[in-house]
Order: sequence, then C-alpha cells, then structure tokens
Amino acid sequence: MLRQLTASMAYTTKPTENACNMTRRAHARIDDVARLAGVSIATVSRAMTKPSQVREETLATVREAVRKLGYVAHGHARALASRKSRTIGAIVPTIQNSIFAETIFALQKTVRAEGYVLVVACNEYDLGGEIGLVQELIECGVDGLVLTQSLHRAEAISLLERFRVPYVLTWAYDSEGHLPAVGFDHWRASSLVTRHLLELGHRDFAIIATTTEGNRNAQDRLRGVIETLQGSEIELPGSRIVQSSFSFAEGRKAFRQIIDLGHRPTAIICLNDTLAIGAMAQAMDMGFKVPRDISVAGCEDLEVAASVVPTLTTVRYPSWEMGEVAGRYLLALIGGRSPPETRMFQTELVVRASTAAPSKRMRTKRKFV
Amino acid sequence: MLRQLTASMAYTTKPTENACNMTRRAHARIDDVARLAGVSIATVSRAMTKPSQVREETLATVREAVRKLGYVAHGHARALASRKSRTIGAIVPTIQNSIFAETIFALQKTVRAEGYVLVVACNEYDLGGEIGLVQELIECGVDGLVLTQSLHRAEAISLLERFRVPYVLTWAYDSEGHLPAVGFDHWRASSLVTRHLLELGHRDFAIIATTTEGNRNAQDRLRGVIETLQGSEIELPGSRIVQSSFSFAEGRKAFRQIIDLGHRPTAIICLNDTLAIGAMAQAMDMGFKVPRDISVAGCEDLEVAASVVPTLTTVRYPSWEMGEVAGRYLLALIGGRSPPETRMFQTELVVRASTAAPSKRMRTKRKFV
DNA sequence: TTGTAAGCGTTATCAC
DNA sequence: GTGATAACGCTTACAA
Repeated sequence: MLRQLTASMAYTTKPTENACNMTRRAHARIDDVARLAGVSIATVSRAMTKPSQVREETLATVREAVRKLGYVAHGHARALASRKSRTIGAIVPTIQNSIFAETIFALQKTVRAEGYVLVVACNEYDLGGEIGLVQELIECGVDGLVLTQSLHRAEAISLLERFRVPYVLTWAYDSEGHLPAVGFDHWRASSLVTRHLLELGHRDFAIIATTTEGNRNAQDRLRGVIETLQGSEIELPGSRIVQSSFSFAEGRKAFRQIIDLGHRPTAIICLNDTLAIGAMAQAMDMGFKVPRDISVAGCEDLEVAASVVPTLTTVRYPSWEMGEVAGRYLLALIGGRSPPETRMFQTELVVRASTAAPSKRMRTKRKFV
Repeated sequence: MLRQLTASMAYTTKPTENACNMTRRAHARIDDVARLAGVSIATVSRAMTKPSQVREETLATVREAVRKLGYVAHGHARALASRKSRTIGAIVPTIQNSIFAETIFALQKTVRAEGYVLVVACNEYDLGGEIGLVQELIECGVDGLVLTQSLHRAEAISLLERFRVPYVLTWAYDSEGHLPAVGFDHWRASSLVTRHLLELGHRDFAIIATTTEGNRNAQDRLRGVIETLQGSEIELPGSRIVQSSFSFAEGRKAFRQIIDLGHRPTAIICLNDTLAIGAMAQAMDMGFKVPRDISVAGCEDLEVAASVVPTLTTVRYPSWEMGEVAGRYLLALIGGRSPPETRMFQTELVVRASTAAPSKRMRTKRKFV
C-alpha cells in the first residue's frame, strides 16, 4: 500500500479540500510540490522527467520544493500515464544455482544503471507453471522480460508478442537464429574438454552424464563428447556412459559405478562440475591419485565450486557477460535503439591440475577400447 | 510499455470510439470484457478480484469473455486504484553469495504463494547507495520491503515509516528487540564451534577472522570465540588471530601466516566457511593431515561449499527458514493480520570429519599457551 | 518555457 | 447482485 489516507480523505471529500492541508496526508503528491513551488503540476512533472525542457531557475525552485516535502513519485500512476514502468522482469529456473545467480546479478546491475528495477521470478524448473509466471509479469507491467532456459518457449513468446513486451532468451539455443537469444555453445564446451584429453593421449574414456531428456543443452554437451570421440575413431560402449542427476553425491555414485564395471578408463568426462567434483572426491577416497591414476574433467564452470576445488579442469561459461548482454539488449529494444546482435557465447577451456597425460603405468595396465 | 496504440487511438479520439473496435488495439481492456460479457465494468472487476460477490452464472459469462479475449489486467492501473500492488521488494548485498540467494529464493517462494511478486535489488554492500534503493522501491510502489544486513538502518526505516511501507529486517541484529528483525545469533554460532573443540580437548587455538569493522555480525562471531575461550581460562595472544577478507585464497594465506608464527595450534577456528575451506586446502597442501595434525572448523554454513567439501565441521545457518519467516511476516502486516513473532534464529552445529580430539602426537609435541 | 485539461485502466462508493 | 461514476496520481498534446 503506497499511501494511507486519513478518514476525511475518503472518496466523498473533494480534491480541492485535500489540497489545503497536506499535513493530514501521509506524503506529498505532485500537486503539493507544484503549489509549494508556485508552478503547475505539468512543470513539476517535466522537471522530474525532462529537466532539459524546464528553465534553470524554475528547475531549482521545483527541486527545492521536492526536497522540502520529501516528494517521491508514485510509480504506478506514472506507469499508467506514461505507459512505461521502468521495471524489467526475469524468469529463471532457480536463483540458487550460482550460474543463474551470476546472470541475474549482472542483469540487475546493467538495467539498474539505466534506472530500471528487476522483478525476479523463479519457475523452479516449471514446478510453478512458467506460462503463468510470464502472464503475471505482463500483468505487473514490466517493460521487458528475460527468459532463462524457457521450457515453453513457443507459448511464452506468443504471449509476449501479443502484449508487445520486448524479450530476450538466455541460456537458450536457437538453431534458426531468428529469436533474440543469448546462449552458450554447449557442444563446443564439451568438445573442448574432450579434445584436450585426446591431445594429452587419452583413448580410454568414461562419461558421467546428466539427464538429457527435454534438455537441449545437456543433449548438446553429450553429443559434443561423443561426436568428438568419434572424430578420433573412438567408440564408447553405452555402459561407459553413466546417467546421473545433479548432485555431488550422484557424482560419487557414478564414479563407483564406472569402477565397478571392472574396466578403468584413463579419463572421466563429467557433463557438469558438481558431478565432476563428486567423482574426484570419490576417486580420492578410493585411493586413486588424480590425475596420476585417472584424469577428471568437468564441462560447466561453477564459480563457487571452482573457488573451492580450484584444481578441476573445466570450461568457463561467461554467465556474467550473458546477463549484461541480455540487459543491454532489452534496454535497446525498449529505448527504440537498435539492439546489439544476439549471439552464441563462446566458452573457454580452463586447464587445471585434474588432468594430465595418461601415465606409463596406466598405459601398460590397460587395454584400449 | 504495456500497450501499443494505433495512431487513431491518440488523445483526440473519444473513448466511445475505441469501444467499438477493439481489433485495432494491442489487447483487451476491462471494458472490452464487459461489453462481450454483457455486463458493466464494475462486475468484471468484481469477478476478477472478489468472485464471491458475483452470481455464479455471471461469473461464468465473464470468465468466458476473459478467456476469449485473452484479457490480462493492467497491474499499474489496478495498483493506482486499489492502493496495493501485490509486489514486495527485497534489498540484499548481493545475490551471488549463496546464503543470500537462499533467503531470497525462500522469500520469493513464500510471497508468490500469496500472489505477490518479488522485486530484487542488490546494494553490493552499499556501493550503489542503499537509501537510494529504498526510495526507488518505494517509488515502485512495493507493498512491503525486506532489508538485508542494512547498513543505514535508521535512515531506511524512517523513510519506510514515512511512506507507511511495512518492512522487516533480515540478517539483522536488534539488541532492544523493538524492530521487526529476523537474524541469527552469531555469538552463539561461533561459541558452539569453540565449545565443541574445547570438549574434544583442544586448548591451543588460532582464529582466522573476517574484518569486523562496521559489521556487527562479524564482531559477534569473533566475540563468541574469544569469550567462550575466556570462559575456559584460555587467553589467545593477538598474533594468533589473523584478519582476512572473504575468499578461498585468503583462507590459504591466513593458514600459512599462522604456521609461519612458528607455533602450531591444534585447532583453527575460521569465522566463515570460505576461509575454512581455504585453510583446509592449504593445510593439506602443506602435508598436514586433517584432523590428525590439526582440526579446522568454520562458523557459517555455505550450502554449496558444504556439498563440495562435505567434511567441514561448521554451523548451519537456516537461511531458508529466515526467508520464509520474513515473507510471512510481511504478508501478515500487509494483510492486517498479526504478524508472527520476529526472532533470533538458533544456529546448529554440524560436526563433520574436519575436527577430532588432539592426537597424542600433537599433545606431546606442543606446549600449551 | 509554461499552463490547461484530457486521458491512462482500474477499483470503490453508493444507489438501485 | 449489479451498474454508474468518481477517484487514484501522473504524463502529455496542445494552446498560450
């Protein structure tokens, strides 16, 4: 509730009556400022939003009145009249995953620099109904919307277009390149990791994969590994690919599962860092020396994980930059300027101490696939 | 921008003209729904917000019209007329720190369940001007505001009270108990850790502390350790307390610094988990076995860190619960219900593998302070 | 450069 | 239960 009125301020009271005793109201309105400054409300409005159109002297008077009364504009009234709210919405699966937190943080900073505030909603991987969220944010009157890993892209977009709300997709894949989307090349990310291990001389792999069902990004990552291996004429038996869900413990379990197969690969590629860290921990618990006995690599930079386990070879995803670009894109669209090109961000391999060439000991002990 | 009008819709056109051809407009308004349903706009409004006051049959007609037109209410107009916006604001230092992310996530979930959306703003530890942010959110017309570790509490509160915006402080300390605040007992948290080590038989400590300047929480944590030690007649020489900033690398550096003193404590208490993990990593790099040679404990549960380094003895801060309570508190205040009691959350010691009784080897090798 | 006044799309009061 | 209509607090086209 933005303002609390005294009883006498109810609908029956005439506006002119209020005008006389602003002391009875909770806070100042534009007409209070106008009266104190001795100008019209239009001038006050202009002084607030287009100061260049107001004479220097008048401006000073108005500003003084604003200061004296502690006037703060009523955003909803302003939005209703001007048809712009200076708010931007963002929908993310969760804010608890540091990769999304980073994007949101960057986005928030970017739009705030232009006077926009950010409305954040989490769809919790659709448990709450993504389309409902989009509609809610439209109802809130956001000037633009950022969608992250949208699960119902087509519906969300048609809704946004019907309401003429500018939008941009993040963490998204757009094969045709027609949609405003910024994302990562997940295929390339996991391919980078794989090539790195191939170049070190590894020929004997296992993959700890995430579930790929309905997740294009995860599919791309898995394909990136498999196709790169195929490029080197290496076929991976299906049993060497373990599917896991997202957790440290799952990474441990998957590692055990691989070792239980009775065949030790020289390198393990994990399709995300949480799994990789779990696998590494399990390897060490089981007496493996990393990377002497086995190399472990991840495919997705978890900022926090990287600071905690700074030895993991992985791929850096510039999620901060993505947030910035998404913000700038929307701001341009809203401001009627031509937006920057949307694009596929390139990821970058970060080689750390968890990978090395297979040791002689490994080579002699193992038969290749 | 919520709606785009065609040229003919400019101010010169009379409302009654618009009414006839809604096809030329971007989307439906309440009067379009009313016309299609054959009722007045007042009825439509009631059907949307107080369905119980509308006859079942009328309700169905209106709902059908809403569906047909894809009508979505204009939040700003609604907010202006009703004086409530169904948005709640939250100011946090950053969303990148997982403890705040967790609180925000819980808050978001709690308020969304009641139909509110969350506007998030980060003050980046005041680099952006906290009071400005508060004013911005008031201008946005939030129905309530959550402040986190507010650095300018007095000013923020006076502003909020002037505008009659309900608020609640989180991660906050309120010695008098007059303010609506939910926080943690940091003194107790670090005291718990200290007592645990004392009970294991440790007498020889070092502390890796955070900067305490202007940070009441950090001060409390440090006092918790020192005063608990004093309770056992243990005085810590100042050189055994190393001040660090917040990072993994700083934890490493601080550990080296302590060892460089030439005296090895049997236990190290770190005032946050990031420092603790850094210290542990450094210890292991330097050939220490944890906890055989040295015990390491933290004072602040970092969710991600805990999942990555699941061996760290630390204190769990229920930040999720705090977000929930903060949300419920505001919702109660807004709804005119009596709010739940604000309180100091109790933290809870989580003993893991990084602490143990000092070994005989340690005991014989060391002289006590 | 400034003032006048007509919107912006709802809700809430009051009469029926 | 429902309808007519006056707010809600601001922006902006147009006139001065």
